[in-house]
Amino acid sequence: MASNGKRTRGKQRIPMKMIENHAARLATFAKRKDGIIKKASELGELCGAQLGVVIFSAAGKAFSYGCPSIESIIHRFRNPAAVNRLQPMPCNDPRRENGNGESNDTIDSLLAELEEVKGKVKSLKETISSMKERAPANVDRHGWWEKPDANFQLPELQHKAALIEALYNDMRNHPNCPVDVPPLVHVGFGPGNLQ
Amino acid sequence: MASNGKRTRGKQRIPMKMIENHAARLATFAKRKDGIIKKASELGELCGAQLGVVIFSAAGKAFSYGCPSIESIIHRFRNPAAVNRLQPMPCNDPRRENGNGESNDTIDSLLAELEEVKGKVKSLKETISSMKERAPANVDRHGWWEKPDANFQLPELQHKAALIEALYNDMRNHPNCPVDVPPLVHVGFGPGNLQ
DNA sequence: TAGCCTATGATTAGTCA
DNA sequence: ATGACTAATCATAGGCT
Repeated sequence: MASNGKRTRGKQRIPMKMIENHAARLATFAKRKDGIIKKASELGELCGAQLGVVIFSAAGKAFSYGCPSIESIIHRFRNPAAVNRLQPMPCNDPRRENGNGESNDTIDSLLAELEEVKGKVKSLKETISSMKERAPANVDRHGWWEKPDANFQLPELQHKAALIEALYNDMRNHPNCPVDVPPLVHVGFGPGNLQ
Repeated sequence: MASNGKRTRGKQRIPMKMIENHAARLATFAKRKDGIIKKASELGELCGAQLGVVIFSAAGKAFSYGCPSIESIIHRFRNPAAVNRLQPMPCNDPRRENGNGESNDTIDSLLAELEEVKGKVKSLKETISSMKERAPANVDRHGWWEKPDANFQLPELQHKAALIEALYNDMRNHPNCPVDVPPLVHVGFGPGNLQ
């Protein structure tokens, strides 16, 4: 179609009501669901906000995104007072008061966050491994799990790990470092191993 | 600025990291929060989906949107009743070609990357812990390790973990998922487990 | 602080491979 | 359904008020 020279009609405005066509509705749902989750992740990253999104498709399938986790968001939403004080670093303001003993929370919350991330990654790794073990043919041959951003997110995480390593080394070499800190290289990740 | 005739430079691309300027961060948060909630309402309307969004600003203020209600979404998310079940998926695919095994690389490299990140995080956590044990006073009181970007990098990693979790849940819910995959929430990070 | 404004980056409806 | 693509709508960064 497009009796003019254009190859497609581009994005068209659609009325804000239920999309009648079944296939079009599914396609739109998939696209917009991904779009919302992307926007949510960007809001968390840009503004240091904590947020969660839960989406049920019309067919009843659940999708969710949460930072730091969907469960923590739900919990905080239901227990505002209790969880509010737990937020360790809502913003990157370096001037957080210290000396009153409240700053002791910093390293503890750092440890807590590290533990949390470690747990998530470990869980994901183990689950994928077990899935592969239980259905290796399907998993390996079809790669059904490969979402468009699978190749994006993991290298990103790897990159962040490299940033963490740099931070660690900065800590090691800091003139005020109170203790002799061993190098990080022995932990399955030596120099030159990062590609 | 704008020595040309333009009155503004229009929307500019910004790096996906914490916005340093405080005022700009607040402005962006307000705009994007509204944008996400608008997108959410449109997804519900166009596709008949049920969804909820909960957002905490860095200052701790809560915003939420839910269709039909945020509480119903949370309840449904926590009670995977009828529809939210993974289909058995016999997965008898006629296309049983390809015995070269090179597609094995994809999931193997994914596992390798996850293992690598996990090792790094674990190492960092343990090292910090041991440092604290050996010199608790210095570490806790002075916070010497807090580089300017310490408050930036860890939330970043945490954020990436949230993206990974979303990916994981997408995998779980993928129609072609060959096995019944357990939810991720139980792995060391349930509600109330954050402290 | 909170809205407007405008140019431009980002999202996505429609289509086909 | 999954991915790629185009072109148009939509969202929003930066500036001003």
